[in-house]
Amino acid sequence: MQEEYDATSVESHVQDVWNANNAFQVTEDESRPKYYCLCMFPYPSGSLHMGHVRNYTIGDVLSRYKRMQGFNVLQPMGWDAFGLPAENAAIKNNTAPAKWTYQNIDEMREQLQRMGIAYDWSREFATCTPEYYRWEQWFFTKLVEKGLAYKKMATVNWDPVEQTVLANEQVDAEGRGWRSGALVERREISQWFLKITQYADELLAETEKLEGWPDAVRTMQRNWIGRSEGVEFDFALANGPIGDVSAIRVYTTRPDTVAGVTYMAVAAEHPLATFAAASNADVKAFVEDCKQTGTSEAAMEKLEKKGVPLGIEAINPISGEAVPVYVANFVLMTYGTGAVMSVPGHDQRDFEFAKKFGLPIKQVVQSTVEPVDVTEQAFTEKTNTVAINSGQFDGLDFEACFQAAADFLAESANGDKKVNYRLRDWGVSRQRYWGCPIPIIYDKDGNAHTVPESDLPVVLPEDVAFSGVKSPIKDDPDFINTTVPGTDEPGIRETDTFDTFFESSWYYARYACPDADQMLDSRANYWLPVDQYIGGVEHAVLHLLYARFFHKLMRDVGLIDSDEPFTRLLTQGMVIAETFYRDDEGKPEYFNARELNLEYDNKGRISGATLKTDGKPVTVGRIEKMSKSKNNGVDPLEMIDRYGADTVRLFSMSDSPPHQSLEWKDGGVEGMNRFLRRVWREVSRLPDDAGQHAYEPDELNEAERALRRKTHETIAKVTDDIERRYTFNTAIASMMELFNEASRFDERGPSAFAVQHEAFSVLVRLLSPFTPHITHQMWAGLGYESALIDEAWPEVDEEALVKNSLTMVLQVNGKRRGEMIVAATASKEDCEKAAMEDDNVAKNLEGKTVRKVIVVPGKLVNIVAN
RNA sequence: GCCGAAGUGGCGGAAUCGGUAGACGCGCCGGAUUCAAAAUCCGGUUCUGGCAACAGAGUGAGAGUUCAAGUCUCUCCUUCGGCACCA
Repeated sequence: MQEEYDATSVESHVQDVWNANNAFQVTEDESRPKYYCLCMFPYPSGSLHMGHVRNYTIGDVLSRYKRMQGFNVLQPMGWDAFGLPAENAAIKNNTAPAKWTYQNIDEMREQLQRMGIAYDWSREFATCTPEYYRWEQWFFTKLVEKGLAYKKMATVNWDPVEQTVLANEQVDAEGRGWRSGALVERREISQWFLKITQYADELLAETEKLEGWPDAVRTMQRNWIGRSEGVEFDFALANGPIGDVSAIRVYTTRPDTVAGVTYMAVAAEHPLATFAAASNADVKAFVEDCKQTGTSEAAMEKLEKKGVPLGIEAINPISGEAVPVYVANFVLMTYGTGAVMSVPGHDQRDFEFAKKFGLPIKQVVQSTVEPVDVTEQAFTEKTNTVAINSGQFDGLDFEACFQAAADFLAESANGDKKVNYRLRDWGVSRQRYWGCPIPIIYDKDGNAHTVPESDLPVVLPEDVAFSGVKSPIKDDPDFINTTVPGTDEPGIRETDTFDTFFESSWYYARYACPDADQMLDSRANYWLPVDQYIGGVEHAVLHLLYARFFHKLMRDVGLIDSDEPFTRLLTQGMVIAETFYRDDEGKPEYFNARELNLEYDNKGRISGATLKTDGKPVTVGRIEKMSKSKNNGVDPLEMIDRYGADTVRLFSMSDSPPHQSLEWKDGGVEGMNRFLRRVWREVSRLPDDAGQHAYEPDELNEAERALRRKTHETIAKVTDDIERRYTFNTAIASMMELFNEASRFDERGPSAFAVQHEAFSVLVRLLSPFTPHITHQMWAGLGYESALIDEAWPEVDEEALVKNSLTMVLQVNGKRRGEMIVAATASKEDCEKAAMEDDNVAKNLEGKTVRKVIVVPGKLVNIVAN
């Protein structure tokens, strides 16, 4: 072993060894427990960023650790290759999205391979290839057959200038299109949906069983599904039917407050609004105005709540009163019934709307414990309440009133008790080119026919000119024109493509059998479910919920046996860094730290920065997520060139626990590099025959015993940190402690060498999942001939952990007054007695009477006195 | 707006089940080595007072529970993630 550590040569050598042995290719093996570790696959943007590095290092640490534990480990990698960025790049660079995507994949694969992750590359695939997407087309036709996929109208963002549908991301905060700057309109078009709501109850119930998931994610999923129990019923119109509308149907979770309804609100697209708009200019203008907003929930909720009376009245079925009907911008036609009842006394949003428009507020629920004034704010409690001003329901509590009102509405207003979900069916149609074609053909009457299995895949033409924003297949006659399946009649292909969440909802299963001549084969049941899934928190709801849904669909089609796709989940935080900018004409220009000279104050904080090219100052901004737009990214490849992959991997794991954000610090990277160099040097300096000695545990001296204890404490700590806690940062810290102790150890003699050799041998194995290249070399340097990746994870010798004495803290009235060393076998009484004899304790007890003594064994003694 | 997190020294963070606040690393200060510097090594480093022993304060703000609170409860502030067509 050379004395100086050269990362570049070590890493390329070790990677060659792994590749020559296909070290990470796996097959099904019933004799060993399997472990499937998966990181969320990347969108092939063309360059690896630090978020990827962090994500994939976490997966690799867990995979390599499990391999050393004797598991048959699968860790695959592939490409989430359909999506909007390829279209944007196509417009910008005048390249076909396919070409751009495949080039990016090749570049990113190369970058990724330099990190030395233990992937089984033989399973790699890209979702934009027909070999992959044909199976989701096939699956979709099955779902159509089973009635789980259907068409209905849905709202999209329409750019009136570009004449195209925009993604929410392409609409700015003011509701303007990203390219045209025109005010975006809501438009309804017919789209395909998957009936995820049919699985809502199962998804919700099984959320409770996902014990390996973070509670925060489970809570978010639960809230997203948002199960509620309520009543759907009619408000009759006061002056008889209007057109074919004779009643306004609403859903409420508070039927106990119906008597308090003082007005109604309907969506701009509701038939009553349309009717009123025909004769009322104010309504007409308002309805038009309502369409000029984006479709995102956040945009809707932030809107100033506005409404206009329709001049129509409805009859409150409980109070019999006539109440006015408004058209309001916060009610959406596509959600629920497109109309809501309003109870300003007991709902805060209704309250604010009523105050603004001078509508009456009626209290129908009274608190039994506190005074309530519904003219001040809505009273929304449901416990310790009674109904008032509600006729026959007066005096009932929430539960009783809910039931009685529900029964009454069932009798008198077509009422129906109904379980409702906040979750809506999954709209899977996208009016975009770079996605999987939806395998549907329409006949001349517009009826949808699924493409038969024998005609699949419907291949997306890749050699297209993509210059504008419109999908080129939308007017490509070769693509569109076909025949209706089973006939000679001309037919027209669906030109919408699937939401890219479609691909990412089942890729984890395809890795089990990437070459199967069907969607999945029996190998899927060997590998699934994924034992450990790792990815960004930003996917906590949508991607993870869709994948869970898809898993159940695949189960119900008979493709797999399990109920849930991911047994354990780790959601990792972002990688963040300092930003620097100049704000000249309102639009800030961002600079990368590489372009700047940074100034520090005497405490090491950045106090200023100047641009290298002109020497003039730039503003130091806040610390934000690494992104192109903020120009604060750090290029992993540059870092690997400078320090080696092991250092970059180690730093990405060392500075904060994985679920928190990681701040990129050049100094921290250097610290990790320094650590690896020190370990390398110490290992290279060990005597050649250090591993030849042995020791008898009972014959070690105090220093040897202490180092051996530290070694085994560290095994226990690192194992727990990786396996149970996922706190890789503290695992690394404890390995550094072991190193500090082992390298400072200066005993000599056969047993001392043996203990020190054991410490380094353990350290190298514990470190190997984090920094697999350098440890591979050091393992050989320690005199071992085996390959480190085939070694077992070290085991704790419980005997080595035994301590003869313990340090205990002494407190008087909860304040620390000293510490003492006691025998490990000391009883509570012994500890109490010894504590009283401590000088500083005695001083602090002067003139006081001891009231109580609390002894926490092995920790502290607290004496309460006054 | 709704849902979910986070807030601790100069900085990133540690404190795992209510029991020593600040592990480990960075930075900074001092020293060794060097013609000098880089690199490396050794020591110190929450703040205030003190030569020290030690004392006081201290985990976003404010209350509360407890012998004991960074940790539990309530109220509030700030920042971040998601909100269904970014992935």
